Amino acid sequence: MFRTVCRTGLIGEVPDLVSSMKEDGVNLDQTTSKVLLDSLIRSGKFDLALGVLEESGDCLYDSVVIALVKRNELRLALSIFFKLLEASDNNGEVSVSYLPGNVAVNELLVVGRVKDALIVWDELKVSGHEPDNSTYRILIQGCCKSYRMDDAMRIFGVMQYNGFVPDTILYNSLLDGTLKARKVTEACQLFEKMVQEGVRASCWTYNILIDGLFRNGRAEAGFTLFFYLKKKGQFVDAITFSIVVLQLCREGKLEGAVKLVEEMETRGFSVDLVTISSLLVGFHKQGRWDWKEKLMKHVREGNLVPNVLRWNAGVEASLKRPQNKDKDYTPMFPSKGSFLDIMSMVGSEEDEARTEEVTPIEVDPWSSSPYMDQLADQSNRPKPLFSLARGQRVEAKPESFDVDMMNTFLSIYLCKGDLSLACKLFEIFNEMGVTDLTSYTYNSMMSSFVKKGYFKTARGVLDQMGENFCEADIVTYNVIIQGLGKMGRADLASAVLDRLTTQGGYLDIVMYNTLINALGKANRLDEATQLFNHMKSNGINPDVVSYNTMIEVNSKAGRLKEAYKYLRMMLDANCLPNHVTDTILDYILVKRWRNQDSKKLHLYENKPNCNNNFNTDQ
DNA sequence: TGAGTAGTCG
Repeated sequence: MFRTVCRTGLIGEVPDLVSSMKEDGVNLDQTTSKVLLDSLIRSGKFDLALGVLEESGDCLYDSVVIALVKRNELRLALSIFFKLLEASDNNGEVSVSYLPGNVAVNELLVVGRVKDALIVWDELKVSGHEPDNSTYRILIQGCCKSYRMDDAMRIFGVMQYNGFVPDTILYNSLLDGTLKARKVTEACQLFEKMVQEGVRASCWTYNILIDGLFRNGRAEAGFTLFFYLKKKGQFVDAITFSIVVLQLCREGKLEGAVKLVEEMETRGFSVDLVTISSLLVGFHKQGRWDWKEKLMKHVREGNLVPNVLRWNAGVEASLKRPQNKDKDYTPMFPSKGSFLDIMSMVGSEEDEARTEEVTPIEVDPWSSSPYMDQLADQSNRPKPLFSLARGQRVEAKPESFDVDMMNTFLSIYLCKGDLSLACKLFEIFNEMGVTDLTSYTYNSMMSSFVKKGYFKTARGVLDQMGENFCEADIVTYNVIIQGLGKMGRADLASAVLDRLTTQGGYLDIVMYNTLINALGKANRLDEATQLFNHMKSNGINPDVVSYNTMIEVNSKAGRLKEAYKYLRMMLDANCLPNHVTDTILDYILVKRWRNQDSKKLHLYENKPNCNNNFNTDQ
């Protein structure tokens, strides 16, 4: 009944319904309360929501607080914290995770306001709210997830100084963050420290280490560690195998990958969809579809592989049906604007106007966190663009099998550059009425359109994403920035950056690299350099792509000395150059040669029937 | 607290 009421928008009827239920002696059960609260908060009926909350008891405070912070209703969220605090005074007891400070910090982190969370923490610390073990854990894990490794290590230091003993899980989070921030040396030191302090390493620890070594160009070390652990028969699980299978696929060693999957089976580990996805993509990249059947023979246990093959056959049959829209996919993603309208979506002008209206608030000298009060009072201030949440796992959502498979095959078609086949797949899913597509799906499509320069269609994908209530994440914004850069609007790209940093949002290494590239290509070299340094001072080490980008944009701008400086810096940082570095260096050599002997080159260029590969904008 | 399918450099 409530579901229907909520769906039809008759929210106003809710109080009557609740009271008639009470008259009939029927109590609100937890599921009903959840549905109700969700709808009420969504439609901004906070008073009604609070009424329902009081009816339904303590157990739902958590989800209500999260929902409120997500909707920027910080004042209300805070008042609930204080209610909880009062309740704890009366009973004399309250669960640690309910400490208002921890809840506040945690919720700020969940919605991606890492900077705000750090400030609130600092304030709580000095105002007599002693941080406990979970405060430290929440903060450190939040920093790790947003790649603020300097902050993470600083808080870790404070934690140890104050006598709190870190456990395996905390070390694992730190190791994972450190490796994802491309800090291999620091990660090794951290692992040593962990061992010295007698904190036991677990399966997770080794998986993080092996994966991190692979990601940081230390594949040999990763394999060595894996084979050593496997031989000892310790600390390996299905995920360890999955990580190594993926690396073998990346290196094109399909035979080894399939062998390892076989061994995985004989050891009794189940081969899941993540592993199968890695293999399928690997097979495709090597053009070896025949391996699909082999895989079938190798993996006998379970029904996952037969399912995958049946799915594949079904989709391939559907793809053979005549295409509705021929090769024109524009009608599929009708766009109401262009990428250049993106700033109105980001909404900075509107927000600026609104923040001006905010009346100054009285500072409460007794407040434990004036900053939090201030945040609460600015509940109409712009929200962060995206949260820390990333893609979900397969095991957790067995019902997402189709969508996960679709994403895998979508990437295979898009990799071939076959946009029309990818669109057809998308269309099939629309016809099936599958609307709960993940951000992966939309991001993949959008990125392909951006790569081809179809910005309007890309914008259409973004609109459809919004219509289907699929939240934009860091990758979505990365694609948008890439698009804006390609359209020659690095100014807008840098406005998005401003928005991201002033909101206390977070940037990962790919986002930094994309922005540096967009700024560099737009001849805003000072800003690009500034961002490169900003990244380092925030605790993320530049990777091979960052260095390549800096070398490239500087050499294109004729700043060869600077370009060499970054090459030197890269080698000093023990970051291995790749084939892209080679291509860029070739360009520099040609350019130098051209400068020294421009007359000769001039003759060369004017020679008839000569493909001029040296033609640049310079 | 860990793995895959989307996003960065040529």
